Amino acid sequence: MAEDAEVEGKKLEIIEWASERFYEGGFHATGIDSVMAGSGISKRTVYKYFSSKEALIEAVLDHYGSDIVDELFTPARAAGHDPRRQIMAFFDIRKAMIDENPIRGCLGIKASQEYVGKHDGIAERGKNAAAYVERAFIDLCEQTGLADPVNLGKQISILFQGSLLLSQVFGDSAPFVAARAAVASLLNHAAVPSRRPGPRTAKK
Amino acid sequence: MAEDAEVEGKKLEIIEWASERFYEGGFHATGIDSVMAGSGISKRTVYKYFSSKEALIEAVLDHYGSDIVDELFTPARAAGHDPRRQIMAFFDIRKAMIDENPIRGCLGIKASQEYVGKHDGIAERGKNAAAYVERAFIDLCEQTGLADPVNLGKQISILFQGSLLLSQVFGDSAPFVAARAAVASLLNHAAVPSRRPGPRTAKK
DNA sequence: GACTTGGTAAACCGATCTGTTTACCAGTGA
DNA sequence: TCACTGGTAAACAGATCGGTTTACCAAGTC
Repeated sequence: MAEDAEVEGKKLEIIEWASERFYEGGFHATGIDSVMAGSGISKRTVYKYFSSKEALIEAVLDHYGSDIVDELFTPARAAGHDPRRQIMAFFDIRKAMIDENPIRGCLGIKASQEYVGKHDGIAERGKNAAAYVERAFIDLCEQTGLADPVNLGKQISILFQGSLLLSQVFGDSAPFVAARAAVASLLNHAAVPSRRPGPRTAKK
Repeated sequence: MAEDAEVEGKKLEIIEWASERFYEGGFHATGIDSVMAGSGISKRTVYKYFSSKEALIEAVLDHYGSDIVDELFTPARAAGHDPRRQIMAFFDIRKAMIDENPIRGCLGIKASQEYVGKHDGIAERGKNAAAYVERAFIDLCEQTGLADPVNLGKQISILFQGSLLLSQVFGDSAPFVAARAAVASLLNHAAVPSRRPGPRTAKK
């Protein structure tokens, strides 16, 4: 994921602008003409750097992957060494993002939903974004030393994506508050491995 | 919700056919021509019954609301009187639906995501569908007699929508298994009102 | 100055979109 | 038999789609 370290200049400029417009307008509903309107970049230039609209969307999603790291993961890690704190920070950060810009969901999943069964490259990138977030939660759960961190991480991932979806549909960040409480409950009542506890068992 | 008791005949036929095609192809990505292709119903007839594509989509979503009742709520109620059982049945039923037809998500939420900020009537119907499901979970939670049934119901709703979304993205019903376990944990560890406990406090 | 590079602006192409119109066909009742 | 009703099939209009082409322009560089 986030393989676009080499993207720069005009290409990056196109991706960032298009990303914003696709975010607001959806993929099928937004044409290349309207996507670049107001950017000062001509359609000719877009097709110089990208072979098709789908290729542009793929590049946008790849870039979005690296954005996720910057906007979500890094601040979460800054919450401290305690993995539980970092998990909670995920929800707080995303809630704050929703509060200041209510229409935003997960661009990758949005794309995946629009292109599932129709364009594999795009749907695959959406799937990867979801899997990446899930993996991050599982990693953090492993650090807590609780039993069955894989399932726990998946459950937290479901709560995260569910609250992201509903906050978008309702236009309200409240689902994150409920989800956060659910995560706390799951973490508090998760079993602790009986013998030979895993590394970093803080024991609380 | 589900105000289409009077819909019948050709109009209902159009709605049911279109519903299926929109389900598979999305709303923006599927034109009226292709939506009715193979149905034996002409576009002329569609526009005799519906003033616009958006009006057709609204009718589809209204019909979908009543479908939800038939396909999800009624079988769940058949699971018995125990509200916890009914909640679990929700997840089992939806998982089984996914297993036999992997691409299906919630049509209302799909529509809401495609038309949020662009067509209020459609987005509103998606919001209503989500609120309706949430309300159903809250009602069941109230019947359990557990404390704070509103929050509990919202959390279960988030788990439900999240697993529905992820099962669609991943093309796999596994998220429902994880979500179901999370629901069980939340229900088992929810506080019981300190005084005057509700009916059926299993205490486990 | 001539030539190249990298870009904008806008016309253009064929396809497809929403929505309308025309022409035709199959029943049905008087 | 004749008119009417409700429908299909298909052409059509105007807009917009993805994508290409043409014309122009500005900045370097020789």
